[in-house]
Amino acid sequence: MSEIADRYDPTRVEPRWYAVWEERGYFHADAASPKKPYCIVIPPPNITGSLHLGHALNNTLQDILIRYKRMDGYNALWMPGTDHAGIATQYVVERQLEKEGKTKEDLGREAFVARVWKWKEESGGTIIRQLKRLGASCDWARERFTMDAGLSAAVREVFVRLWEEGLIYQGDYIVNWCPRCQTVLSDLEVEREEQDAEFVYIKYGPLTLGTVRPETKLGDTAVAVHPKDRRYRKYVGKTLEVPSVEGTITLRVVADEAVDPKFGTGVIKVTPGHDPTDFEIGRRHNLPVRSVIGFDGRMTELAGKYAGLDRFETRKRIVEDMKALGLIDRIEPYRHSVGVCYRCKTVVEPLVSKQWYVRTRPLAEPAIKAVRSGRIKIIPRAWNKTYFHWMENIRDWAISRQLWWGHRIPVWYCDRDGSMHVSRTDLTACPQCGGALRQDTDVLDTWFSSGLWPFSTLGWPEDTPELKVFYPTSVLSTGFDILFFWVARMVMLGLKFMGDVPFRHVYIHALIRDAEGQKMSKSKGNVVDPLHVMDKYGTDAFRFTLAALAAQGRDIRLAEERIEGYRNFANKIWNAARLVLTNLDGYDPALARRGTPSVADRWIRSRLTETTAQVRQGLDAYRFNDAASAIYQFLWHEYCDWYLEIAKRSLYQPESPAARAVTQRTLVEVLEATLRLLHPFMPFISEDLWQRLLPNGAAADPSTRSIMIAPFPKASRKGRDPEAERLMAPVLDVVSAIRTIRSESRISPAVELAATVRPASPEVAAALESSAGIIGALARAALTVAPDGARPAGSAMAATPSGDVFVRLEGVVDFDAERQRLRKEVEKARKEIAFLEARLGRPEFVERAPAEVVERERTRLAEQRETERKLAASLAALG
RNA sequence: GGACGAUUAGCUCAGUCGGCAGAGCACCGGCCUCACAUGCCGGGGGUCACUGGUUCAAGUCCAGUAUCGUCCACCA
Repeated sequence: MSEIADRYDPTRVEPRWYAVWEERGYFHADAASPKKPYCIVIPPPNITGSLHLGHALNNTLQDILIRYKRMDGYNALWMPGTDHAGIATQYVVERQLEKEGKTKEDLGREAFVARVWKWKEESGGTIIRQLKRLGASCDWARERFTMDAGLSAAVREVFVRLWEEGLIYQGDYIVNWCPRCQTVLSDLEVEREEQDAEFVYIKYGPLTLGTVRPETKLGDTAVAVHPKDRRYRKYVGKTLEVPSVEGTITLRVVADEAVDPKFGTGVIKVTPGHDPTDFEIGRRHNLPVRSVIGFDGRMTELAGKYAGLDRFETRKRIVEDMKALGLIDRIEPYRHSVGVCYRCKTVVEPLVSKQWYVRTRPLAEPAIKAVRSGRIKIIPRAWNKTYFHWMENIRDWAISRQLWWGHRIPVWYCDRDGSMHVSRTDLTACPQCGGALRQDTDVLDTWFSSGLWPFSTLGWPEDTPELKVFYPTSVLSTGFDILFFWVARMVMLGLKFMGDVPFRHVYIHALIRDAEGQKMSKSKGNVVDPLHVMDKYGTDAFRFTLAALAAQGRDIRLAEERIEGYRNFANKIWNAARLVLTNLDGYDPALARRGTPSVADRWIRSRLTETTAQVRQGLDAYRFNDAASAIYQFLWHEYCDWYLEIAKRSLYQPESPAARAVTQRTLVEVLEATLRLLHPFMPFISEDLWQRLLPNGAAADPSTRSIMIAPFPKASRKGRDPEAERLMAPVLDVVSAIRTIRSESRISPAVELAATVRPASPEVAAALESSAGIIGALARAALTVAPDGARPAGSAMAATPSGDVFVRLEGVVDFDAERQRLRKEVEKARKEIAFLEARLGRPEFVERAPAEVVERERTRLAEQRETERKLAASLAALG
């Protein structure tokens, strides 16, 4: 305590505490605890991930909630873990192999998967270490991984049960295929990218139609027009002999609603094998599927002379060939969006293949009801609509992925008798004929396992105490970008397998953008690295910034100045504590308890109570910014700016040892409670300072060994002291008024002024009399309270709610500045009077507005008239 | 093509029940006052995007317009 630096240095404080907390087991939640449960499951970060701002924001908010609830007496569990992130992880390891000049096929499936596990063991923990750096108070003893044994068992159980209920099926469908990743992608995994293209008008016999994908012409099995399109009605049902690049082909003409008669020529080519719309048209009209592009992105044997050629190369070649044959009508430039793989940005190829699906309709209905009935509350509510829209239009979920890394589909095929077996356990021989089995080579979509996260992490399908205690969890916090990917699926699967919602609240936080409002992305190079921010400004400042910016329903633009501001705030807290700590010499709590608290002591405690209420309200409503700014405002602008300045008097020039002790007690106790309020936001500095305060304050009770497990302050009614607030207001008014006059009249801060106050009431007079010393110190003015006194000659004047303040100017200044100031004040008062007179002059207002509003306006008008009169008199007196 | 959101001080943004327009930063003036110059004191700065409507009263509610942004969608 003796050597406490005059600047807060996070690097000397932050590394110390996390290990202490973790070692003492404060993060651990015991299922056997009698306390009320509160549980958050972390959105499991990808093992390939490293902490980005989105993580930092989301996990800071979760940590604030969990620390708040833990301190507030809940059995608070923050369940951590990571996601195996199928495609992303496989991609990373493939890239590694590539550098070694190898492919995954060189290794073979088993060795490749082993290699990924090895990578996971070595590098997969990065994000966890970074979360710890952020201060995340997760129950690490419970850390799970979506591919560990327990969760894999849960995945199998869910798959088998869905299969048994007919909710999983296998089907030939057109899917989004990534030729690079060699796997199917769900609709959600396909991103849209604007691209320039050529819109090629091709002659199809008597018809002409436009396409941006001429290469798929080879897979055409029909042309289609709109049923009501008179222009083409005569062709519908006919078969056309069409000259093409490979001789003449035969195409049916079908009529289908999917065709937009106003777009292009109103005719489309139908390629069921390579276009989702065409696939549907093909189903409706029984058209054959002709797959001319293979899974490798090259043309198949069916493409004839183009076989083996890359799909984009074929596009160019076929256009040239058709030009040569005179089959091209015209080519127009065209801009459209193409689907690309979210992972590698390769253009996705729609292909027909056999995939596994989950039938989602039966699952979606209860999930819709859960939100509609309020059993799940989405915050902010605006997201309900998005949720409903998606759920009501949900499509079956393609769950198979042609990857090696992931949960392998628990289906075995017997080649001998052709049977198929879905099993919870690995099968080695056919249960029917004993023949050899092959397991399905596909793995499950990563979201299949993370969709079970809220209950699989708690031990399901075992019947564990954790499940009983912590399910349903309390809140899920996440960005809206994975509302469908993840949240919707957790709701569906939680309701299905647990019979209850997975969480009661879904808090959807804003998206962080850079200072220019751009989405941050590696390719744009505008990524702010949270680790760098923490190094530069400290973790606490960073966390507080995120909380302060976390207003609902908005994007967040992160500007560095803001972080700097909260770094300064941390420094302010540090120095406030330093002032307190260095003035505790001889502090005698017993003596303090016998003394009488001053109005200022009572006032600051009352303000603390109000602040506590605001912080609690803010956190309970997920209004993190409100909670943060309440603490900021109180600590800086009430505790530091006013109370500490007042306290200095009795510290430095004590009237009595008892008065000094009372002040010391208030200083310590208010700071101590404020640190507890602050702790969820700034865990490190709050702990460090709290520990320094301890020897003088708290007892040796085990619950006081760390702020982390100390109780969160309560805003009790008896903590409020309206009388103290009323008595303090005149002091603040008068000090501010004198300071304003000093500054505006350009009087040096060094000059001791003589101030006279004509108080607005006897109560104010008494309050000022008893606080004259404080006012004298804070305003550097000798105060006279003169209830009926005349305005002292040659003085500046300021009107306040508590009374009129006069400062003698003679000998300290020329009067010009004061005249100018008074004129401005008079002007302001007159404008206000005019406005109020107009309002009160309207009968409708007086008749219709609530009585208290009218009364308030009348009072204001009277006050303003009085003020104006006094100011004018003061101005006149100045000559 | 639909849906949603935004538009408030120079900048970034709060503003919950319709009732005196706010914060931080920036700016201007004054202070190195024995916690902190990462500080202290004081100050200026607003047609709440626009048009209309409802209301005694609108930043707030309703309708429309403009601009920006996001999400969804099978326009080849």
